[in-house]
Amino acid sequence: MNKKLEEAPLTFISGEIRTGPGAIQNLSIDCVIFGFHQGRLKVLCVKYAMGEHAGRWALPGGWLHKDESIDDSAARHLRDLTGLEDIYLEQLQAFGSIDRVPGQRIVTIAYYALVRPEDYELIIGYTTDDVQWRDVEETSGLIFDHDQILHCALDSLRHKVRHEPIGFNLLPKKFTLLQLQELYEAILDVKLDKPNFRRKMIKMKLLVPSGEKQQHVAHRAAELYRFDEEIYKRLCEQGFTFEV
Amino acid sequence: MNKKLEEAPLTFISGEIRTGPGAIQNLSIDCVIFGFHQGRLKVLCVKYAMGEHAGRWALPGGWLHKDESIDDSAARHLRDLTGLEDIYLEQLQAFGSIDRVPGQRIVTIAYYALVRPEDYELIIGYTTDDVQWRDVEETSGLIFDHDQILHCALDSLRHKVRHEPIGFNLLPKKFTLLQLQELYEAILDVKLDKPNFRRKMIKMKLLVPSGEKQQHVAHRAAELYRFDEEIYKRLCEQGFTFEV
DNA sequence: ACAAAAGTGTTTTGTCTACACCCATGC
DNA sequence: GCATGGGTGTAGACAAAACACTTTTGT
Repeated sequence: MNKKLEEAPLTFISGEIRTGPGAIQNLSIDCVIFGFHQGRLKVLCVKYAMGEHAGRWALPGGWLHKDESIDDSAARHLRDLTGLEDIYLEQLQAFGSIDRVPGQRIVTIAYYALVRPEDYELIIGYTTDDVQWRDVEETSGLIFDHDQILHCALDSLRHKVRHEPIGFNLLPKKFTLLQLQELYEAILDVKLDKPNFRRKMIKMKLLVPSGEKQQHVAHRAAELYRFDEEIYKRLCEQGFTFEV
Repeated sequence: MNKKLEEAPLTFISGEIRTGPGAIQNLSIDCVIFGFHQGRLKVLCVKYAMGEHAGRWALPGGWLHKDESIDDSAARHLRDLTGLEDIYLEQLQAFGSIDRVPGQRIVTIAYYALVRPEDYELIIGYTTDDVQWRDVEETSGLIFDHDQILHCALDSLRHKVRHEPIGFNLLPKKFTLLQLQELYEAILDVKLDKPNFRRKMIKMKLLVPSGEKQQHVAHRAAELYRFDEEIYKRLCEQGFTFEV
């Protein structure tokens, strides 16, 4: 773990960002990594230890290398930071104001990722100075234009989560309908009607009951569902569109 | 006009793309410029005159300069090619496969623009070897990954036009409801019911009658409407969302 | 008169919403 | 038994779809 963190995404030497070997000048990658924990939407942030910006929070990122595509680069940075592979990862957009990094001209390509709580438990407790899950609502004051990137990613997530079944990437593989509802309520910042939400989801046929139920709960145990990607693809071919 | 075309977006010298002065290495801008003409969705393409790729069609584009933001750069390229300012212009995304330009590593940031037929009449007849409006459906075989970029832009447009009132940017300032319907039918490739489409649009209150009517038509003259940006903003603040 | 498109009305069907209600389980 | 969440039922409001119909205008 520590080894990975030493490979800091951006290295500051007395205020200037130094590119590594194999890196492309002027081009970086930044990742907005969303998580969902205890009913709150979280984002993974890193804190720089050295240089002019020491102590300030930022989105994780790093240089684009010559021998990798931009998508591969984002996946590499995500893997280096979290150890996770096969994560939902999608390009947000490029950010390229002239002065987004003072004194240098760096265009960054931002990605956002959705990770499962069960997968990132390794680092959820890792609340040192270096890397931390932060509440999205309470995260501001990030370095450079990272506040703007985060805001943009959140907008995109809010929109996308309503029109595509990507929210499941933030939940455990098996989840209850209430968990799913709470996820939507957290992301969209709305209150939903339980019976109606339930019916809407069931009617779409995208969720298949796992046959298992919750264990050790102080109320009637709920059915655990999983999202079926194959069914979704098949329905899409028939003109189905996901809507929440 | 010819002067502008001489400032070719990308200059090929015996197969290699040469950057100009002030350009940033490895970073280019490409524009997908949509138009709507005679009921068909069009895209503006350019043909290279010299070099290895002579005779092949491409999306217009060029280098990102050091002293301009990526948004400004896209607007500059659009202006240089068409002479138009204040055009609807939005970033699509970055494209950065390793081998998208053979032998070189160039990441491009793609934009798409929507232009009014009344504005581009200057060049609609300009069907020389250099620049041409082409039918979107019949456009393929473009250089590099430009087919993919076009496809991606069309996907984005199809999605966006249903959830945001941007289609009006492809129509004259004043238009009839049937023109609007035909635009949606062309973009989404569907057939819509006239009475229902009409009511849906009217009910949204976004269109204001101009008081004028069509002239010299061989049937009952239709009311000409215009889209009101201010009303749209006001409605959005009240939680309104545009849907077609 | 006729063609062509403008524009209105109506019926049917389905979906969204709100809210009342019963069920299962652990304490 | 009671709190908690799981899960079902239902009536009314609302919106979408299908299509018949009337109006206006140039030829």
